[in-house]
Amino acid sequence: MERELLLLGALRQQAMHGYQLHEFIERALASCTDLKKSTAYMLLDKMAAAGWVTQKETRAGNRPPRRVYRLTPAGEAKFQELLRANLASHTNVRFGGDIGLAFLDALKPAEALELLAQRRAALEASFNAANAAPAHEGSLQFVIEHQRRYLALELEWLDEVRTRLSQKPSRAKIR
Amino acid sequence: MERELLLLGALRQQAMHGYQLHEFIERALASCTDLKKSTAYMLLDKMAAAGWVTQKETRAGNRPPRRVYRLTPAGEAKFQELLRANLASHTNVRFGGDIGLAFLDALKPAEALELLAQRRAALEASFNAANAAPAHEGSLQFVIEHQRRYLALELEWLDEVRTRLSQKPSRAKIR
DNA sequence: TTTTCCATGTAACTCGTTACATGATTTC
DNA sequence: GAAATCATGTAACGAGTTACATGGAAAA
Repeated sequence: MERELLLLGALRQQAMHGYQLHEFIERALASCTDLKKSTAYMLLDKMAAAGWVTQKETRAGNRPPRRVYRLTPAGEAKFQELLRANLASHTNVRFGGDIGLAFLDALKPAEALELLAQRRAALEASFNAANAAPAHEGSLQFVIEHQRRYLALELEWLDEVRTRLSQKPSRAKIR
Repeated sequence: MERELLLLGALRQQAMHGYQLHEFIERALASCTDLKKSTAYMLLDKMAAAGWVTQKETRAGNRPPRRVYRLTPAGEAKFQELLRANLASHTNVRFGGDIGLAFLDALKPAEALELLAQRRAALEASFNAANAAPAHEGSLQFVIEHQRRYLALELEWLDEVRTRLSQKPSRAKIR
């Protein structure tokens, strides 16, 4: 229901059509979710069927018509419910990148260090992007700041792993 | 391919049957992935079909027969390939919990604080569990330490959010 | 003796992705 | 005139989950 919360929350601030909504989410909330266009359209349809939003077709000139979605009272109620559930709970994040770390001793330290240097470059790019992001209004800002903190930690951690690897290359098991 | 890497890496250290494998992953690597039993069996079948592992049926007494999986040279090669790819890249994590944060100003600060207190309790439980985990051998230890660092940061961050909320309740928008 | 653990699977289903299709409009 | 952007969708597919089914062994 996370995606639904996201869509409802966005629509709550302003009625939008699917394309617009998708863009907004991609820009401001990419760190929370990864919502494809078709998925957004599909969810909006479902939410309309559930009575959480209403569709209103508008057309500007000869362009393809836009379906503008607006929250209903039922949608607002659902939003409140989902928001409370989300805030009250903590869902553990899965670190897929740790799978590699778990088997780090399968490689010679030198090679592991080289690969981790590549990972660091990618991580640093994300970090820089997060720090370059413009300020957002209201509590949206929390999302950005959280991301910054998190990425800073990841950099720190990665550097520590690399240090440990390079300091004790003699101990490392080579299989 | 993360799950495949995980299974190959585990089997590489020791040939195991599905049940055993699933248990091992649940214990040592729960923070990396969330692998259901049926999914594990399914993946093992596929990996056997791909020639990465061999199955060998063994039975102890009258118990249900065990299918012990063992890495083939092709499986080892695949493992090396997947490991390198994993280590060299950084995949961004999605913070589903941030969706709630993004819409925090939809609630009165008092209520938001109460909900976040619940979230903190859940988070703290995870944190304590991570700190209580026994040490693992080799680079598996990295996984645990990373998890500890991460959860410590999350606690810190959550407390800061709560502090900010309680310090400036007058500014908060109530809709 | 009832429950839990060991050990494996199958079948239905859901969720979401991918790839494709359309067509006007703006930008290069 | 070509390419990118705006704007929406559909249909096929796939990965993974859920629920179910089996049955012996150990533990309570």
